[in-house]
Amino acid sequence: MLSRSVQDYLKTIFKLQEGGAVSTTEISKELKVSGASVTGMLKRLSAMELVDYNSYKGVKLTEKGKVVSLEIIRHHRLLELYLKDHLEFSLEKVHEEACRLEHYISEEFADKIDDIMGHPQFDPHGHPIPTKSGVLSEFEDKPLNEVEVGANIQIKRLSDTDSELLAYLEEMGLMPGVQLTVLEKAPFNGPVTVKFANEEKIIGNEIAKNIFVIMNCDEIPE
Amino acid sequence: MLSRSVQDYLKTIFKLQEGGAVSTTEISKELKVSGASVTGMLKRLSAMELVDYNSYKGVKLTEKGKVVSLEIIRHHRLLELYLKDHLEFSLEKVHEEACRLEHYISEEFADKIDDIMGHPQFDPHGHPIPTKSGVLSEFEDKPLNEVEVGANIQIKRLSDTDSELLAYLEEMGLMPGVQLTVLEKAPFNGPVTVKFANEEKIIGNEIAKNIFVIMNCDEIPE
DNA sequence: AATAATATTTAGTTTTAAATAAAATTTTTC
DNA sequence: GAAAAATTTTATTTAAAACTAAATATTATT
Repeated sequence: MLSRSVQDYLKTIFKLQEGGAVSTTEISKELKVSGASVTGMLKRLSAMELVDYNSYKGVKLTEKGKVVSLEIIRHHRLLELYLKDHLEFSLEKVHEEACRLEHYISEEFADKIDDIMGHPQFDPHGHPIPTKSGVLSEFEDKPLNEVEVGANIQIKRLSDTDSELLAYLEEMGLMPGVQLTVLEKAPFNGPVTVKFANEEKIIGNEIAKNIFVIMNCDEIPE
Repeated sequence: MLSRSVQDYLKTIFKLQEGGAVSTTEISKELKVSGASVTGMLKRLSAMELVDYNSYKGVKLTEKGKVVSLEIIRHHRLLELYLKDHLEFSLEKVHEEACRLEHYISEEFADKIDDIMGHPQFDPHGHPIPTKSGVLSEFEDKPLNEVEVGANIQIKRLSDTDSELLAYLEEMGLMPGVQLTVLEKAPFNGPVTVKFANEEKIIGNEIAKNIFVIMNCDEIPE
């Protein structure tokens, strides 16, 4: 079985690799380890044929590496939804628990909860859940602070790194699926004013950066 | 957090310590590691105040050690029942999955599944589940091969080490809760003949050793 | 009680995984 | 093309967990 560290490196590379090859420094910053440690791990991952690694040129996941990464991400997102909807975990606690358990549940465990939930497409933060065969549906979203005034939007997902922020957003009612209209945007990275549930709310720019939205539509896109 | 190895040593000591202090060799045989490795670990456990260890005299769990052990056993047994009854795992697969996950689920996770199941007292093999406060109900049972002829008995639990055997027993319908009458016992460790569901079945002595029974009673004892 | 057999501990290594700092090298930038 | 930044190499470090072989303690046997 792959170690937890190896799995975490793969997850990180997957997350960062949208813009082509991923550099040592990017990984180093994300995982908060030294560059030398990253180089060491990249060599190991390369020997396991999980990444294509060229010195000084960065890494990319191989097909095998992608499969493994998607499996971990699938575990994580299925767990988050299951913890929230079936075990009544609060939204701010699901991330930590899922981050730990994602490495240890069997494929069978993942499949069982997937069946029970009826093959859901999105986790509680609005992230798409890869299918068992490794298909990850994509959708276009952007942070709330980049949306133009007047737009009718829907919250698609929340950045899930800060659990305090999540708790705050939950309390405000700013959850995935909620419909908003952008009324005003103060200049120089000022706060964003939105209307929702017939109330006006003012959202600080730093917070708005963590709320990812899509243009309004009736159905959640695939 | 305690490592998986540490947790496994504690579980093993708990299991073996009914007859007083546990010897190095007993642990060594159970975990299939060298005696020297056991001594090394016992020193570490002792430094952590999880066991009382006296060279050459064996170990006992401290109160702290018992609390931790019972927590792990609680996780294991709650998981087994949950996997079986809520995630539809087959009986022979729950042990392996629970053995892995027991080390990684949070207390909150354990409490949630405990709540959902209504604070069950026994796992699918008939083993008692410790309460959150660490109370482990005891019951007297003995292996089927030691029961006298004519006894009306109930299967209390099955030894859970051999998953092939478990699958076989499940197929035979020999499950915890089933009522049996012992009709015959062949001498010299021969097979045991039992009546159950109005059929006679002959059970080999080696198999009978793994079926633990209690004298008949309407309710499962506490 | 002496000796043999067994159990246990000690001492010294080994393995593996993961990390590090400092020095060397390559790439990028100005 | 030199300086700055990024990356790799080299050589260590840490930690957990295991091992073998030798030494010692305990228990059993005669």
